[in-house]
Amino acid sequence: MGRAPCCDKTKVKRGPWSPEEDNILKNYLEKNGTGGNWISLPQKAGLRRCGKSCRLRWLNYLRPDIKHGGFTEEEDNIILTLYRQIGSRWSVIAANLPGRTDNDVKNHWNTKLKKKHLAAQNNNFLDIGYNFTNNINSSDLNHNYSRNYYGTLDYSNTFTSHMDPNVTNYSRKNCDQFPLPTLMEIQENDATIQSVKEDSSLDSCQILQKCVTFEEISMCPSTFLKSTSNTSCNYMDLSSRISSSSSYYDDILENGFDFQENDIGGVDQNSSYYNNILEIDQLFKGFEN
DNA sequence: AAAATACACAACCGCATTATA
DNA sequence: TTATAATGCGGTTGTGTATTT
Repeated sequence: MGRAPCCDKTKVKRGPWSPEEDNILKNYLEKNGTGGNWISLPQKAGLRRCGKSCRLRWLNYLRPDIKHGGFTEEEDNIILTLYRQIGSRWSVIAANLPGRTDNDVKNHWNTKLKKKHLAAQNNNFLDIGYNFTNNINSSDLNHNYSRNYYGTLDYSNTFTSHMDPNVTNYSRKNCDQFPLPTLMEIQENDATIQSVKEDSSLDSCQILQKCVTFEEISMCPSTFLKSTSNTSCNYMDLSSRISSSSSYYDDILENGFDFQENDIGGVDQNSSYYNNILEIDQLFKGFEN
């Protein structure tokens, strides 16, 4: 026993709409509106169509503010980014694209973007790590903590974390007074902030900016570590990071990063800095695989 | 040139949610 | 409060056109 049909299918026309039908529906709606009831509308307008069919035709095609075809690259990136975040919630995605309908976005996804998405998943995603450092008062180490984040940066510069959001391993005391941004906050900011800059007036928890493009990082993915502080945010060149704490940089360049504890001799093993190096090591191992 | 295949997008279907009596 | 109707949504199919075989 199935669901009762919304209308008698033997009495309504189905399939593509003719220009005449479009005109009748358009004229009727422009004059009278929907009257709050799509089901009774076709009869009132003089159309041999199901109410659902009328609604769909109006919303997806006849409505005056609709854009057809020709998705821009910017629109593509919005769709790809949102898809990665929320999946196939087409109406939500379409709401972010003025003039686009959910049906349009869905069709565009199925015919064009799905392939791009899958190709990116298979080949082009860039696994990176970045370090979040809160130097609210650098003279007071109790208020200075950091953590690395790992995830995937895609073609539209969306960062998707690979870390367990329930795990915290802050390396400094009192970090609860200055909570790290949630992974979701980082992801959201990451996806939207496009420009580069230092802004010392902002707290580090709010700053997540890019200073290199995806293409630039792609050229040399294993060179960059993203870093933020209360005064800056950038993708750090790991070479400068490592050379500032060890004399083994040349070896690293030649042989890859193979972490040895004495590489960072003298560095407090309880420090966030020490942990950063450990995590960089892990990151490199990730790239090698 | 004809048939087969691929593509784009319009339209439909049925379930979930929301509104209404 | 509840039953029912209307609407919204996303998966899927249908249809016309373009491209390839």
